[in-house]
Amino acid sequence: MSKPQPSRLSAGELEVLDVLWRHGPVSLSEAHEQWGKPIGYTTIQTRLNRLVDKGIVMKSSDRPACYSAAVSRDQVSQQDLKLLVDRVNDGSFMPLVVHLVGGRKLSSAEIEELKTIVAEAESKAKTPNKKRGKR
Amino acid sequence: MSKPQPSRLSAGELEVLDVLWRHGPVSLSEAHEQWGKPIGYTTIQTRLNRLVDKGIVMKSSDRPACYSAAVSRDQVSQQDLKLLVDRVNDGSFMPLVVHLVGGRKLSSAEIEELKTIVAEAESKAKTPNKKRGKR
DNA sequence: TTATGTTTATGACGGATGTCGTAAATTTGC
DNA sequence: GCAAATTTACGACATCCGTCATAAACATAA
Repeated sequence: MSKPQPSRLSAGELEVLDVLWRHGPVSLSEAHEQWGKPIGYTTIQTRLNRLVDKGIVMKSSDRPACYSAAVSRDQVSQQDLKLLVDRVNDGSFMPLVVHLVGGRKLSSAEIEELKTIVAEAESKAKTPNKKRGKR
Repeated sequence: MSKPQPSRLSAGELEVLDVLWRHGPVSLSEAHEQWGKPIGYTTIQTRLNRLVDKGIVMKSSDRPACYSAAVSRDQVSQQDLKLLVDRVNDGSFMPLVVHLVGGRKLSSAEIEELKTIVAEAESKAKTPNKKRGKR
């Protein structure tokens, strides 16, 4: 078996997930109500079903079936970020940090968090790798 | 006119751009040589042409035509990152910084850069936006 | 100028995704 | 029990992307 070229979710698929992430498990009709923009009822049905086939979304077996996300925002986020670093930035991540932090006004709480993160990274750098299994 | 739903480049399109980013402007045959993995000659031709139609790649008019990227790694990177923050992380970016910096061993140089970034963000936060002319 | 090698143009096909219309299956309200 | 409303299942079609085969154009060497 070869690696199935890990893929990202499309913008449309993300729209569906976003509804599920915001409004817990929902039925098709509820999803349609929560949609916001005008869109065909069966369009959402199709999108949802296809996501279910992919295992990205769960579908309950009861009668108005309920759909729920099978992956979290964080999971998708991490996966996408990794792909971004690897495929676009050729492995380097600092430019991304710069874009994320620079050009944005941070709250003092965020600044504090940032400092903590850096401090942690620093201590990890000072205390070299302990037992690292095969990688 | 509505907003054409800004889209991300596919993995395949990124592969093409990567060759162009690495090996300056190249002819189709050169691109094929630089490819690495086995792939049909005309497959690259098609990909390249489609990217040209989209304005993502430039094609010279001389006879062995030369192709070059019309967008930089940074541009694509920034755009993708923005989409990631907006569509997946619902606007919040700290989780991304955490993923980027945490779970990775940084060099002292990177730590230094990080500190600089944070310091800058901090000063920007302390000295609120004074009215400043356009730069 | 002709045979040969290179570069381009076209046309095809399959799978994934977005968009729906219809119709069948089920549930509800009388 | 039945008609109306709701929920599902299907099937269709368009566009985009990946993959290439063929063939037409063009350049080059003999």
